[in-house]
Amino acid sequence: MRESVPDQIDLESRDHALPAEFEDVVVWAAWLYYADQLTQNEIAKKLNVARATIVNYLRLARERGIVSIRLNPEANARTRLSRDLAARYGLSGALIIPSDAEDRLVARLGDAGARLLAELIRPGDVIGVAWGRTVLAVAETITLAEPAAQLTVVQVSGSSTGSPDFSAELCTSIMSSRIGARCVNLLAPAVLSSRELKEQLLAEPVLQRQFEMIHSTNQILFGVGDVGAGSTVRASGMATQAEIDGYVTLGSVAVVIGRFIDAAGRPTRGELDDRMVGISLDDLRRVPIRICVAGGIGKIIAIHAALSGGYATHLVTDTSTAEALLALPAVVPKEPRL
Amino acid sequence: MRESVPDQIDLESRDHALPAEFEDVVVWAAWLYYADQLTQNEIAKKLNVARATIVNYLRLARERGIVSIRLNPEANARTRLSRDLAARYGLSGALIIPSDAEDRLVARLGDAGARLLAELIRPGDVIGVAWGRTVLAVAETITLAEPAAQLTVVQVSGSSTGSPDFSAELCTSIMSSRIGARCVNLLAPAVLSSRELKEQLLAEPVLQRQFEMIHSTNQILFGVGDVGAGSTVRASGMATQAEIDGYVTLGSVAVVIGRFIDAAGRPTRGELDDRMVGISLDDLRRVPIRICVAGGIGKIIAIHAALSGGYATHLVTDTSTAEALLALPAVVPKEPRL
DNA sequence: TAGCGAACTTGACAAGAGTCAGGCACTTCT
DNA sequence: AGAAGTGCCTGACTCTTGTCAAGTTCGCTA
Repeated sequence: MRESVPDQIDLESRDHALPAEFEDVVVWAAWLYYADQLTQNEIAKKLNVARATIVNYLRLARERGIVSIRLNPEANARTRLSRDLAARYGLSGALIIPSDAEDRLVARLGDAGARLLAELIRPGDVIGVAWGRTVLAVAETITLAEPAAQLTVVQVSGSSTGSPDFSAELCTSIMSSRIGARCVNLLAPAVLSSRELKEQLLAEPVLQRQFEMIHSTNQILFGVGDVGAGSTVRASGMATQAEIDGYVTLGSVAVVIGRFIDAAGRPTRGELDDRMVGISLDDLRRVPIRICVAGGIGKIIAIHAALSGGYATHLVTDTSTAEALLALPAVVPKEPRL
Repeated sequence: MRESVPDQIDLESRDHALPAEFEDVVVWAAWLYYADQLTQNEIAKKLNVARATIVNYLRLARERGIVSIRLNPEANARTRLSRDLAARYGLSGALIIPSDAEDRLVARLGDAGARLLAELIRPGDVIGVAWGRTVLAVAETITLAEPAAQLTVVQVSGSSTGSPDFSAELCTSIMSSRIGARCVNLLAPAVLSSRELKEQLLAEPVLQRQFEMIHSTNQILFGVGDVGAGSTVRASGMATQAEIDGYVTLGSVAVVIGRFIDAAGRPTRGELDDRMVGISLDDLRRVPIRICVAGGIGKIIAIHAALSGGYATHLVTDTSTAEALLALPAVVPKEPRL
């Protein structure tokens, strides 16, 4: 199961190996267009097809990663907003996309997050993936410039039953298939009915191994949820509305990987905590690279809380949100409410 | 110092002055165009400038590396020609660009070679650079997606006096400045007037250190010269026409980094050999990655010789040349002519 | 082997992008 | 202070590119 021939560029025909001859014209077209800067007309003449065909070839070339357009996150980090935000919250980097209508925001943040993650991935990485609409958007968009070897994607919190369209398993499986990674799913519900049951379950060898994997992640991708009406955590079916209300009463303003935090980013200890299965907030902070993707006016307080708690090393957001975050007053250190 | 009187209340003041602010708009424009796929018109409206300005921003963004368009060499390696050529000559990879008029060939090969080299460079690399028109074209085009750290560019053969437009020093200095590398030039002529002088010179501590550096290169970039009238080696002033004729009489068909080889790639031992300063063919073959950039009908025999001698691990050429190389009969192992 | 569907290609049209000369604002030189 | 210069922006023009419905080819099934 190992390659015997040394030294050969080995790109393996996975799935459906196209006739090499066909792949050729796409590569040629891409090369002539993007490297040699010929017009589509000139290429069409050269390859003896209609120009419209060249348009198709070029689209194919882009889809298949024969050409990839890379936006340098370092250049983005040089912008005023990004630098200010990174300084304010002690981030290693902030990727800030231009604001636009809120309806496309999740997809656009997903694209940006995917670009950032793709830059940061190295062969052998273990990538923790949380869940949520934004995390799913990242998974759906990500493409690696060159397939990195030996990647693993790990689900870092239990699954909830009620949200098939942005469930944890969906996020991990889409992500892993797109980047060619091994996928490790956490075979447990996000919240169990009793503390005893949770502890029994975590004692299972399968779960033990999965948690070992979770603790070895070197990158983690997550979103931030607010706790208002219609929020993701309420839609997810992870907990009942009443249980969530309980946390809100205790001061929770945000949810990070299923855990509730207050305005200063401190964990809110509530009734569910001992029954939750998933990475703890302390373990989260031990992951070297922690990419948080979130934006939108409704989430400003929540994102502020997550950043203040130091849960992220990298933030992906949009300009309006970034400006709002900078406009917020600094966190006043105060005692947790009793 | 700033604008005197704001004669109007400007919401979203677009004072276009500060460098940081200016860089911002270029980044925003690039992001909106390449990631969000807005049209230039939409971006122009959003940023409140004329569309023509967006065109300028986008060009700037490309020039500054805020966006970079990457052509995956692996996809190219999947093409039939490339695989056949790699198999035939035992190469690790062959990058084959579409053929076109010969006059632009050198520049286009340079571009392709630069893309390949950029993919292969890793932080800390020591890159040997030969000389010639093609090598210069590579140097002039190369851009690193992200500046790699601690690079060194080394001149691997002595300088010749007569060719200012593609001299060894020019190649190394352009290359090193473009990739942000330290530049080590070989402070010696390519050919000395006597063997004794050469040996004395090589004994100099300065030269000793430079040769140590040459022996530690892990990548080397070179072209292939033919020996006909008007060839690079004849134009370079490295040796007299008579001296070169001498080598041709001995069976030389090609020049690789200043060394003459026969049709099977074996070194042609001639009168100049003991007076040349530069990497030896045996040392060349010890470099792990050896990128040969060459193409054109006049060079087919020469390239065939270089490849047969095993001097390259990677070849960058064009389709016509590649086809011609494949059409050539296999090297018949024969004794060197006496 | 005729019929059917999927995948690919094509031509014509609409929309988008690149070019360039001229204008404006700010800087530098004398 | 005025002249000359520089850099950036703009509008109008032309060429280039994307779209789409209609055609074509090929392979598969009945």
